[in-house]
Amino acid sequence: MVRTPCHDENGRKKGTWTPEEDRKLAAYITKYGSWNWRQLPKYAGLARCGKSCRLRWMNYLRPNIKRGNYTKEEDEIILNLHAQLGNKWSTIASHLPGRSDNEIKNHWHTTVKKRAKYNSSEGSKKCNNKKSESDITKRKSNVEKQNASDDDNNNNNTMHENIVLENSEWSSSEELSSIDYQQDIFQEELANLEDITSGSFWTQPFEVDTKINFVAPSIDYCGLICPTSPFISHEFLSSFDLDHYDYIW
DNA sequence: AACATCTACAACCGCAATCGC
DNA sequence: AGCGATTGCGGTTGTAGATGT
Repeated sequence: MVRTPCHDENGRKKGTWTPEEDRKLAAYITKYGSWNWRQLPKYAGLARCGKSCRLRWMNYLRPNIKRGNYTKEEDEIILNLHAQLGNKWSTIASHLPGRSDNEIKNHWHTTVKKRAKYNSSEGSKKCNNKKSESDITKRKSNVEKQNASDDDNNNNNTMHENIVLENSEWSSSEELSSIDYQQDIFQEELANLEDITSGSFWTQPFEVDTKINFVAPSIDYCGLICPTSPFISHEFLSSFDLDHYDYIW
């Protein structure tokens, strides 16, 4: 399902992301933001190109990203918007919070497109489409199985709060309240960031760059090389006990 | 059981758009 | 205005796992 890891001519890694790489990327961006995708992998200690890091973050690691099954409503929205806009995946994605353009594109090609065809032919090809519909159901149950498996494996790669909170490994109330606290701070800081950037931090991560003078990168207490970030408070950073992520991930 | 085929989706690639100098 | 650097988007590919024969 995923590409096997390999290296390009510059020695940069390609292919599947490992949990360790995910951890490094998420930890870095959580702390310092995506101040420059091209430089970011170097400072985050990743042997990846910036493009790959951006894609991984946007499609998989970003907070609040939804994984798994699409609801009927989401399918309808995709169908309608695609009918209006065509293959404007990023525009369509902006109407579906938590879904990335890449994910929607994949979902369209594998599932929704078949439904659209089915609808347009008004059942004249019902026999042919019966297989597709059953395939969809089958695949959906596979995704569910996969998700369950991910949970059992103590949480795959994401930092999604719900996934963390739903994880069976997190059993004690102290652990849960600690996460709640961190998530609260995270949400609060996120809101602050959005105020600063007068829009979406995640979609316009560089808007603040023009207002900020970055200092030379330095090595911080958890081993990440980074510029200081003037828009993320020390309290916020401290709230993410990054060593703790070894436990979470 | 073994092999072939199909499906879903993560990731890559190329190009257009945008930005900063 | 021109140019290089960077980001964002959409098309495409590669492959693990499921299913069929």
